[in-house]
Amino acid sequence: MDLKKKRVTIYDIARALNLTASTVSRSLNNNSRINEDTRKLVIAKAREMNYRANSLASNLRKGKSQTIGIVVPRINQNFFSNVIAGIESITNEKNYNLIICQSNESHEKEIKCVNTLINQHVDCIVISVSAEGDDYTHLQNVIDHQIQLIQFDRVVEKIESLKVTNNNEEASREAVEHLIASGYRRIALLAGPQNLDIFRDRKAGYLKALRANKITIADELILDADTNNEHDAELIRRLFALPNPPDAIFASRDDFLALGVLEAANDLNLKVPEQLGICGYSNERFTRITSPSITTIDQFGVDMGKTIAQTYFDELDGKDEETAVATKTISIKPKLIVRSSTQRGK
Amino acid sequence: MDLKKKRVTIYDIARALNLTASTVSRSLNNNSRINEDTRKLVIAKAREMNYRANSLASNLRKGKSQTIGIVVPRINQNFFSNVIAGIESITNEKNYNLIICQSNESHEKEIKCVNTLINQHVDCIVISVSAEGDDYTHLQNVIDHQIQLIQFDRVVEKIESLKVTNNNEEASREAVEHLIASGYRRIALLAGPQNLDIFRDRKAGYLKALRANKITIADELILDADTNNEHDAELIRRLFALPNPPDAIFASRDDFLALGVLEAANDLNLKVPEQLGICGYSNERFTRITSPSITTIDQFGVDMGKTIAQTYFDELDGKDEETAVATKTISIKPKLIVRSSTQRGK
DNA sequence: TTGATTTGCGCAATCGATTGCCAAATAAAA
DNA sequence: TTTTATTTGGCAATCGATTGCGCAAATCAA
Repeated sequence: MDLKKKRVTIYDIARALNLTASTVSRSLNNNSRINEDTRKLVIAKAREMNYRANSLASNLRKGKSQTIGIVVPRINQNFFSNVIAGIESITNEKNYNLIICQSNESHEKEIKCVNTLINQHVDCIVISVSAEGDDYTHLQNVIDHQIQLIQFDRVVEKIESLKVTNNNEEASREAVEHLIASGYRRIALLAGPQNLDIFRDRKAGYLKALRANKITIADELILDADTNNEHDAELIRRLFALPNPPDAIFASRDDFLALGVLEAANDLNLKVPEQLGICGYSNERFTRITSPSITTIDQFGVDMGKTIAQTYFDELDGKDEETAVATKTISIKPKLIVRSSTQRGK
Repeated sequence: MDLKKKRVTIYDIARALNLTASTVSRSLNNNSRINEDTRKLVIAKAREMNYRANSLASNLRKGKSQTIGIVVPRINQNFFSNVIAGIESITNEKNYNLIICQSNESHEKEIKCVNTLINQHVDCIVISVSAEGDDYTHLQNVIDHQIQLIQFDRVVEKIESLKVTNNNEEASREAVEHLIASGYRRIALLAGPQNLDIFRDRKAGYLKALRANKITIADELILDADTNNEHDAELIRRLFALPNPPDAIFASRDDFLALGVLEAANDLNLKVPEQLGICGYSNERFTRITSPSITTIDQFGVDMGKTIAQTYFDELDGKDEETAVATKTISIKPKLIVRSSTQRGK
């Protein structure tokens, strides 16, 4: 009674047309060894029978899936969703599929995601690693399973792979130079977790700028935030509670942290930018419209995504030319966006 | 020379242990008819050989994939990413995978996404339809291919499926009632595209509230925005250019539109909320921190996601009990979040 | 000791599509 | 007319895992 209608397969089409599955398959794949009339017949029949290819079978046989897996900490962060959009714009026209996973900043979850993608036989894994953890055998596994690995933004240096990164140090240095040029002198740094390169680099840029301008580096003005923004408020409170509080805060982890600072400043009736300069990182959509608007750094997420996808396809095409391990690193220079939160007459 | 290392299969494990693939498969799947010692042996060997199951093969054979496909207009909208996070929190513990696609508000792209998911043999497709288009055969196709369809938020009435929706009309009515209670009388409505139920419902709620309070409905105060926010500015300009402009604007499409209104008001030196009340929709993260903060409506995205996933699993379990077409609709009541942008002493 | 169960594992078919090789049929060349 | 190419499409193996069936050994019951 409950006889499940089964999906139409190429065998059904073949039977209906008195052909073989081979011919049907070749027709649907535009194989040149098929008569144009036969092809048209097959295609028409396929449409008529509402045939859908079974990618599982096809990919199994072909040993690849025309699919790229993406693992990011959070898909709803502006930067990451921009990167995804960028990747998509390229893969779309190449008819590649995307499987998007989020690690929620959890190392465990990240490993699970990667394993799933390996099992799914994706052709390439694009990943920005989560903050926690320092065991990266899951990444090595990707390589060991002949899957192209592309790390971006947050990369693990010791894992050799294609890498697309931002020049965080340079961008950060530039931001701090700007703060100094605006007359701020006691510049605090709210840094991101230091087990990630990007946040170390941003700190390095900050230090470099201070040194270049012969400003004393005050340890109490440098605090590390974690990626979980639950503790942000506490850190901010600590800065303002200092006997000699900062006159500018560079929230180098991200704009949400900068927002927290802005709110805290409002609560304390501190005027921004007059009494406090604030600079964020990543140019979230809202930074343009807070009041005052927030100076931040744009990372060109969409462009980065495009670069990533393009790099993959380039590698794919030129695969045989260079047998050496592909371990190129492409660096992109982010751009400082100066807005009201740091613009005061010196 | 370039002999590709091939992935380890259950046959390789079987050979190494002098067993058959059946036994290996059964061991890895915790089949009861396997000796505990054998199982341990196999599992140890599998780990040693760094074996990874080939989901393609397994899913092909089993005819299902333990995978749920999600199609949303944009993954980086707060509401949608919350829903995804909600779904994920449930599917994660059930060891289901997620394939996330974004339609970019394009009907074409949406169809492509859905087709891909059908080909991938996902067990269930969760979708919030894009704004354009009124041909929904792709949704019917999902059903025809025995894939569980769950529509959420933006649903197509005439397609029978499980549906999880927000009570937009009620939420909208409540928001407008609040505006009226705050003393606003010339309340404009910036509505969303009217080919989508949710936006029609929101308009209905607006009208209902005005009628209930015997406020004349002024056609010139009701404008439809599209989902593409490029034209927002123009619409807003039109409202302010009216001979008798509004004293409140309900940006019922979303908070980004409300933000646009807030910016425009700033440009015109209109005081919010004194001279202009503003209410948005969807409780984007930034609404809490603009100045003034924006009154909006929270849609409980995470909860909705959980409900969606739970509904799927419930349906899966009780599948045989009810042979009738599953076409339940679950409605969730959004919540008005009153903030500064509408709080004036009457 | 004998018959009935249970346990443990192998055999072989199967899921749906792809593809190397082969064989007609037709066309072109000799 | 015979030989050689070319075109078109069928045959059957294959990708890797699952699973119904069957058989032998082990265990239990009597």
